[in-house]
Amino acid sequence: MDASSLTIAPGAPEPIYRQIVEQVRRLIAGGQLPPGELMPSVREVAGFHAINPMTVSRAYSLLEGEGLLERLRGTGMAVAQSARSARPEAERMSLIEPRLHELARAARELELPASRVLRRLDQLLENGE
Amino acid sequence: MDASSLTIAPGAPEPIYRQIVEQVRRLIAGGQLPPGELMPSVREVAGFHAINPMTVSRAYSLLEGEGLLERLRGTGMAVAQSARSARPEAERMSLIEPRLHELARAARELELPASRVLRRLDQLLENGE
DNA sequence: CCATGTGTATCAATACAACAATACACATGG
DNA sequence: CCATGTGTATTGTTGTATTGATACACATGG
Repeated sequence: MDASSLTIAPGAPEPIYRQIVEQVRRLIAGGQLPPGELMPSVREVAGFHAINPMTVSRAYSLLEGEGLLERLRGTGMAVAQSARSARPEAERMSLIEPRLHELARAARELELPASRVLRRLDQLLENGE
Repeated sequence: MDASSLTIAPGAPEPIYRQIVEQVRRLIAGGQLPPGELMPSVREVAGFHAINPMTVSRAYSLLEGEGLLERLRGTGMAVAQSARSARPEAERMSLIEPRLHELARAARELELPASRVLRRLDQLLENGE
């Protein structure tokens, strides 16, 4: 994987290390990051996105704690061979459940018609924009 | 409005005062809180949800700053007469745009089929559960 | 063998949220 | 009139989280 493939928004309210953790978590569960895949080094990511190496390290450590990454001493971090990657659809769905609930609640409070919300989301999912 | 109508999750990562602000913002934009509607007192909300009155006051003050609430001295806070309430659909949609983008991105990284995501969201929007 | 590249332990700086305890100015309403 | 109920300013404390700077241990590979 490349450092430029990571999407990071330094200005977002969501802390940087968590942005990384959740993104990598999803890419592994989705199968886009297969076991054995080497991750970009902490300094590489940090340099590219102008953030602190320790922030990246923290993200990697958390992912290691989850068993998703493994440390190759002297080499870097890689997607763990034992990582539960390319998970079944139902399990991947569960990862966006909280977001779905929040969205539904917000839409309800705004009295937005379901059709309208669904149409817009469909648009974003298909076209990506 | 009643203090019990406010949904507050003290354990959530989202700070309490912002939970209140955004919720009220949406309820006004959606028209469920019409101009003139009296808000529950800070002590009432604080007592019901076991939080600090100053935390509620902070939320109310921010909403006053946005022109959504107005202070009725000696009485409490009410939805401002000048509040832009019951906004047109397009404007209400814009309030959930960020959430929609995040959701779409997460779904994409998880390689989830659009149909599945849309079906689940539809379920939550219609049944509320 | 040792320069170079890994990750990270450690400590510090900062910011933020929430709570706590008052005290205050003000309007209502019996 | 004045007890009662508004919101709020103030000050301080606590807990937590995030980020950052530095130094370190370690393995690789020419």
